[in-house]
Amino acid sequence: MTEQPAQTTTAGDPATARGEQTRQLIRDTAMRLFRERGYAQTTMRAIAQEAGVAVGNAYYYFGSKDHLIQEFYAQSQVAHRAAAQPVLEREDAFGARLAGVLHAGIDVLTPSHAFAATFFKTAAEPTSPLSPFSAESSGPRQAAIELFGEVLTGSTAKVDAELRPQLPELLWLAYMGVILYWVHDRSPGQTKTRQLIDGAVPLIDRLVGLSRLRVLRPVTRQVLDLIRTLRH
Amino acid sequence: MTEQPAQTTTAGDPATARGEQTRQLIRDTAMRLFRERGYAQTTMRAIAQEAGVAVGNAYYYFGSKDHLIQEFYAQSQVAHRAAAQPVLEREDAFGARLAGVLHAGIDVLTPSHAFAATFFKTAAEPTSPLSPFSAESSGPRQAAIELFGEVLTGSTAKVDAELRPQLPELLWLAYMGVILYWVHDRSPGQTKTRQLIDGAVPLIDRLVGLSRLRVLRPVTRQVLDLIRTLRH
DNA sequence: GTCGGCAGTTGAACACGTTCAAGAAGGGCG
DNA sequence: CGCCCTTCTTGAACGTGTTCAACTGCCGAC
Repeated sequence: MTEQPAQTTTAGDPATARGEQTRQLIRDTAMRLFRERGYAQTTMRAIAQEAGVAVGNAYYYFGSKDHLIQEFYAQSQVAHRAAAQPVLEREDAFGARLAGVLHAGIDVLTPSHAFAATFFKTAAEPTSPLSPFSAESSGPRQAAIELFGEVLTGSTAKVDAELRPQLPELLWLAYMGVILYWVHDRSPGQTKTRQLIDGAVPLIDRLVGLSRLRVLRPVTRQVLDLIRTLRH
Repeated sequence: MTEQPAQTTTAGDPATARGEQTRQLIRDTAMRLFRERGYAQTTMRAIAQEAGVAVGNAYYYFGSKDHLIQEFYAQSQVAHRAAAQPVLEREDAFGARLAGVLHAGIDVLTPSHAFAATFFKTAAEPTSPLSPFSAESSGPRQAAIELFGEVLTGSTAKVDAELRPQLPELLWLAYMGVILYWVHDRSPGQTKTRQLIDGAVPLIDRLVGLSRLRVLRPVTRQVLDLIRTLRH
């Protein structure tokens, strides 16, 4: 028991031994309070008190309040993967797979919309380890990109050979765009985000299909070159 | 004495109440300190002290530290407009005008890259009045969209009639995307952002041109319908 | 059995953004 | 001049995230 194979954070948390239990207690308490009261309204003192530990103890396990958000990310990513599984098993058309996985992501996040939105404030800061582009989130990010890789590999779609290796990351980027929209989406139940997915997926689907056309080959290459240049 | 009745504009000062002077002093001090030390490292106490006023006085003029960012935002927008002027007078090709205006925007922001990046964290929060999509920033936003309207109206480009009214806002959205990239751009002098502009503008240019083609008309309409649906 | 080391734990203390009740500074009016 | 009202200014006080020196309890070494 208490085997922790994960390489969760590099920030000097060996966390092999006794305190693992405390760590989980604090994390779960924080998640609960975030959901109940929202992020800003949940104080570190409240988390500590509800968990029955001292404030400083929370900081022993989590470098900052923001790091607790990262925990939420990781959990969401795992839940997203699980929610996408049935879709990946059922569908084989590229469009249906992509739409299904995108919807699954929003499904997972929806219960947390009210407070998750404020997270993205921190996530948008480039210097923050919470940025989806940061080295610290490279674990969850790679897992997410891999998920979109499965969208592609399991599908019947024929994709331009040059585009194919780039596509999973591009789809993940599109997913980030969907989330950005979702965060700002004030429509009841975030129905507009659903419309965005349903509207954008056919376009992406068509675009991916067109990428193989001889006439569009130069454009495809031009776009891919640009993207390769811009990647960090 | 010799005060004009009031409210006439811009002769010497905005002529409103006595504290206008203090307001500007605080604002300018804050901008200077932001540039010198960065946003997080500049405390409200430091701003007040350097400006020679009490802390509470700063809060009389600016509702929060974040509101000082909005001041920066407004100043940048005005500077962007001014920097774009020569381009708008010189160029008449759509691509050249768009590239020029985008570069002008980055030109204006470049000296503040180090600290401007961190304030986008606040801007990304949907609930924040600083969000570029918020009602509170609708003034600067409208001005910015208007700027991209001028990019279009002054150009020789022929644009699909249905696309034309939407295009300024779409170009502004693209500009927001450029800024998002710029914020995360760690390349020296943010040269990659320049490459992004130079690479993306021809694509946008071509896309806008293609929008009039009969074959692509359905796609154009489909995209525009989606956008209209998604607008808040 | 005792002792040393170290993961784990504590809570007071610090710096920060923000608030607020109180006061000062003007200016119009009798 | 004296009065009043609005505008402006003050700084102590509050609640927050975060730090840190001190403490506790456990476990292996001798």
